[in-house]
Amino acid sequence: MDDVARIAGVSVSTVSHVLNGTRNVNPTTRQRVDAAIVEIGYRRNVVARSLAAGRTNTVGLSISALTNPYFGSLVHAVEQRLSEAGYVLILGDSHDEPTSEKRLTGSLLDRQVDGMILAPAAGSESTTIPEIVRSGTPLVLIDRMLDLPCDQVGPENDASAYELTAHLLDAGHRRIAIVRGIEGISSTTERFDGYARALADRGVDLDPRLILDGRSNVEVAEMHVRELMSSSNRPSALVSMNNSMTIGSLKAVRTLGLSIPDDLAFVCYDDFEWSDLFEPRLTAAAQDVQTIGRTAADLLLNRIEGRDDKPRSIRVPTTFNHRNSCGCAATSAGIPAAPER
Amino acid sequence: MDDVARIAGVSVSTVSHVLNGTRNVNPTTRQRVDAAIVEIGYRRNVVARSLAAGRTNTVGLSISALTNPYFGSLVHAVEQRLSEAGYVLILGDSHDEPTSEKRLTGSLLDRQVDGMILAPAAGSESTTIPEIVRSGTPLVLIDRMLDLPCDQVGPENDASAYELTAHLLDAGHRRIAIVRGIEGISSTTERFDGYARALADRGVDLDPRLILDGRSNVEVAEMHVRELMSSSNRPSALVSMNNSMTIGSLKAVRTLGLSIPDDLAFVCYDDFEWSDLFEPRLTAAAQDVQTIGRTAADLLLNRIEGRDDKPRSIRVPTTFNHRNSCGCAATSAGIPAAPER
DNA sequence: GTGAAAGCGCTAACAT
DNA sequence: ATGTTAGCGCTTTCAC
Repeated sequence: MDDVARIAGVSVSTVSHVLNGTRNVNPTTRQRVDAAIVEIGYRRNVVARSLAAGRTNTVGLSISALTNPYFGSLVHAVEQRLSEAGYVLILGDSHDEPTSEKRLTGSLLDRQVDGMILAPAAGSESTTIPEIVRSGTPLVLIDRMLDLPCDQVGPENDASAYELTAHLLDAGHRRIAIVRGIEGISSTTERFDGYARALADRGVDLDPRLILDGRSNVEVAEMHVRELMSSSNRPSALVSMNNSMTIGSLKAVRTLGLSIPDDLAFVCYDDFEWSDLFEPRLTAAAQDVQTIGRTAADLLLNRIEGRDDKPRSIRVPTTFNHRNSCGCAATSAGIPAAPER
Repeated sequence: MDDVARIAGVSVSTVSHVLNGTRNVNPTTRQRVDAAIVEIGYRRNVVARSLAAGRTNTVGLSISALTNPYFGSLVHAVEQRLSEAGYVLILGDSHDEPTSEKRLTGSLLDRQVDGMILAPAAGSESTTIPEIVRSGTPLVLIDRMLDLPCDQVGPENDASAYELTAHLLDAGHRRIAIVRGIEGISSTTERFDGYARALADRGVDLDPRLILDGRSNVEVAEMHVRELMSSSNRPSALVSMNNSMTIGSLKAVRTLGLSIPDDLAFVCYDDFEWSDLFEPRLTAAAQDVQTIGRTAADLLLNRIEGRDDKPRSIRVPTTFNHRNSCGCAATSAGIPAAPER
């Protein structure tokens, strides 16, 4: 910057101000500075700038499982909003494990991120979140809600799970199994609650043998579903509570040579862009990932910019996509194939 | 750090050295420092550290389309390797557009990233790459190869596309259409070359009407395939050259009420974790995304650490997954369904 | 084994 | 409209 100033015959302060547009500069002067910048191919050093200004224009994002296409889309939505606002994204994967989550968020704090978006692992509230809060770094929780005075955005879980389950009940099913996700996070609990409530409302008792812990994992879900479906205890319907476990469940069913919906009615939480291409086509509750990601970024930017409202907790509604894996009357009666979205 | 030093009764210099393990410190002293750190809840400021040390321990990754699940996995593999090595990932999406790519990489350079991984958009070699090279920042290209003296990692394209096409030819097809990707990037060109070479080797002429420009996009591919398949010019087989276009193609075929492989034999470049669940199950060339990502990170780390070897260009082989969308004899003769992987 | 001090490249308050 | 300058919080050389 010194060099630019010398060549342009001005002070570094002026150079800084033309660079940042932070005060009026005589057009002629500005041109001289711009010319000097081009001449020596000067690039600003954002690290030095951050140190001096006390802001990094950087946001940290801690995601729990980057391999899940759901989180891929989430990252995309967040990144897009942030980059529009002039922020840059530092991305890390917590593997849904409190210790690596803590290491990650700690490193983000050390890097002086202006804010942080976190898909909290089970147990976060006692380990990593307090540390973040103590640092004063603006924080928004995403995907999993916690009982904390903190901005958070997540999908509607309970009502959607209720709807999925009720749909099966209305089609006459009484033995409805569930594959639920990772223990200890709100999405698992809430979706399970929706399932249980739907059963209760129809006077169907919870059967513990029909509750499978799929741990949000393809292989685990596959194993449990295979086991259940080859036992004498076969349910007539199954609801899977996230996309990974849906894949596992479908693999299990296929391996056993069973057919959906003839041998088993199936519905799931989480949709796929290519759900229409699966066989069977999946009846699913679709999250609005785009909105969730965008909203999280917006909340965070507000917080960073210091609008000090009270913490907001936002639920984004899901869409019920009725296709034919549920095997219900409405479908078999002839709803046409592959409604384009 | 001053505070820590004062409380521990040492100099900042000593504090710095215990923090970084950069020189021998008397165990007693070290303990006093550690205690002081805990006492005041000190966190190192990595921004200041970066400025002073001239390293940021940061790597930039510019991806062309985060929504594509392929790139999601790639990001995951890269992030994993980097975090093991103590680096942090700054992620951006170029939308496969040279101008936003240049803005992104510029911002990464300003932020003094220690290195950069780039999935170059078409036209990068004349705009953004020279700028990066000029800055002296270590660079590795990923997914798309360029004729440049620069580390790069990508999948085997030509041979795999050849194999896919040859497979259809061997099954007796002569009118084989192709949906190719974004113009101007090596993966598109090389995969097309493989296709063309296979046809040539069997004495089949290229038919321009069977060459569809899907632009690596679901909707574009869908439109072109629908058009072609409803014309009088229908091919007997189709090869799709990436995952997005595969989805588009399958949607088109389904919309027309046609069936694969009966009405159209189908093979594709890029596999899905859930390919077995599609109907039809896809015969596909699967990239080893994990290896590609890990290799890119390794090359970059080598470069950053200053091992100044000559640039390496690495091709990662694909796996041919034979399922039943190709409708070839081997399959119809009775290869069992859903081979688990 | 430890400390003093000179930067790293900027921003912004204060002057003019 | 522009310039001077004191930091921002560290690392690292040099000295002891």
